[in-house]
Amino acid sequence: MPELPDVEAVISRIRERLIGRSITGVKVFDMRLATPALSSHIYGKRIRGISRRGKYIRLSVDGLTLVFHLRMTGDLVIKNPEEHTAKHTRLELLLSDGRELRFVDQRRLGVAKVVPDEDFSKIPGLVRMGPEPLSGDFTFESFKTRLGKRRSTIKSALMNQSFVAGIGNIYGDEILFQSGIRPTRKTNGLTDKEMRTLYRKMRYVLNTACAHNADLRGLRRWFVHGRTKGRCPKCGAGLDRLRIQGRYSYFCMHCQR
DNA sequence: ACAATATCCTGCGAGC
DNA sequence: TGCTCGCAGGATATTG
Repeated sequence: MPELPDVEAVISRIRERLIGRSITGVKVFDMRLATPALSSHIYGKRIRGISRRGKYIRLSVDGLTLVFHLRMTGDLVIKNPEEHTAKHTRLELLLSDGRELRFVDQRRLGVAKVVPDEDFSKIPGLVRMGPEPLSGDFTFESFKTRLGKRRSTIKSALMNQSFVAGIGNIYGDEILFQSGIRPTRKTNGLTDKEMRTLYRKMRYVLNTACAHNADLRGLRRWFVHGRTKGRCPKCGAGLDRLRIQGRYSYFCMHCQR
């Protein structure tokens, strides 16, 4: 599920049914999440807002912040009590309108914890979180400067949350494919033109995915990630695959330079 | 500074 | 059918 557009989609799917509701109960099914703060401190509090920073989700209740990170398999869903509870439900918040917010996470790598509002930006993954790629102050100039300071491969940089927030393995591949840049290229070896293309396509790919609520069924044919033995959507050549940072990168040797 | 590796988990499909 | 293996849209600590 969860890269920037997916996290956005989760938030917009549940936002309206959360804001203004109070938390009337907490059920912790995964004891690794059982902290006093989660079990009792948020009880009775009203939900004021839900937002995102990188792939982290911030649920604001009075004075406290519930932090979620979906990692590989996490999801947040709102259900009626009588609806079947998914096998991998780790946490359930009972809401004042009778519904339930459920944190489902098959692989249990996700995060759910409560911190005081002022500590949200201090949690380890957020201290060095890079700029939001879709925000207005993420300018080409700042992107270019940051690229020049690195020597890693461009794929590593895109997936590195302290370089830019919210991009993972899939969108990293799609951004590079649309940009015509190979994942193995060095950040500080890109031409000005390539950097501009990359900047533009990064925002284009993420914006497009967000506009479709990360439901990519209509766009899938333009994608390269995960197409083992697949063909390039542009030129038809066989796609290439190699490991970068322990993850598979998919790309077209012909269309990407 | 960066790359590679192991780790946290569970489930699925491929290949035998 | 049942087994093992590799792999999965992530982040982090450790080692080289």
